[in-house]
Amino acid sequence: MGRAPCCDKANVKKGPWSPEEDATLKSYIEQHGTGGNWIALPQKIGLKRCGKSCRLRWLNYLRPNIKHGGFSEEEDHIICSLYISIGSRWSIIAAQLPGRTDNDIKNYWNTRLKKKLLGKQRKDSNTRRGGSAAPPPLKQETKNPVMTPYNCPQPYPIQGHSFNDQASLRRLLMKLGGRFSDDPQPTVEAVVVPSIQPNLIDQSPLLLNTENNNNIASSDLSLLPNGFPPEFEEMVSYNPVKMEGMDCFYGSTSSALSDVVGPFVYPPMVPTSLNGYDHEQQPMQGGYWAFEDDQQLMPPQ
DNA sequence: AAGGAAAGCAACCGCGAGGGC
DNA sequence: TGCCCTCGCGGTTGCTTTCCT
Repeated sequence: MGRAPCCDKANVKKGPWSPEEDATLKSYIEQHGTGGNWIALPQKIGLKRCGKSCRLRWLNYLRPNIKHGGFSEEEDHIICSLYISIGSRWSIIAAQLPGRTDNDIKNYWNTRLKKKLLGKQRKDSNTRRGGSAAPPPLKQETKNPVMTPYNCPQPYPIQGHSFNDQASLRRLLMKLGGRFSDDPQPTVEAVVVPSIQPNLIDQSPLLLNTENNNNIASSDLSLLPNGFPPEFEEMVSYNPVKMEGMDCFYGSTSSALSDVVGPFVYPPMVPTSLNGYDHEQQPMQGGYWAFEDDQQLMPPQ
């Protein structure tokens, strides 16, 4: 037996809202509020709509002070930073952007920002609808596109916080209800473990600015809490290095992500001593080790 | 100019969480 | 304690608009 439907599907209207419906819903809520019951609301005001649909329409469109489109660079940075740290938890991300809805941010990420970060943007989308100054059109993307790193200046101040360090980001996100894969919690979150692409190893030889050739200390690193977003995997090149005697991979990316997370190390195996991980010689299950201070490293030549 | 492809976005759907009884 | 109901979230769909050939 399936779940009972939230409304009588046969008697509700679907599809785009008419101006009349918008006006009815808006004026009622402005005068009376939602009454704490979205399911009963449409019947109360004579709308042939599902309560969930009314709620969505109000939250995403009719509510006062809603902004549509025109995302600023700063908003891009905030979305980018938060997505990398907590993933697709759009409501938490939206809570940091006044006037933005989770749906708007989700659409913006999926249709534009992700491509922008990946350097795959084919055209200036701001001019796509209603714009005027048309940029020179880009050629169709090739199989191996030349990446255009997105200019992502640091730090990313959000309501008085600087997200230039992982600790402050973590504190704010926990305050907002965020969780991390290394927090004690009853459920185990999905783990993002990359498949090392052998053809990428040995490309872009590295110059590590350390005394011991290609040797990295764990104290140089901090944990990236939520793993590395899989959609950026194709942008990452891995190079073999040693961390405390263990074989690891140094990762770097040519995308805008490099501005956000910097270079990082992916250890297939980690010792018990690192940051209290209880994974003695077990595969890494929590994320990646990012450099606290990427000045310690020279970029790939 | 026209038709197909791609992009953008509003809206829908199903599920999990949480509160009330 | 368990069931029911509503809310809120994130993924997905499908329509519209714009671009490209």
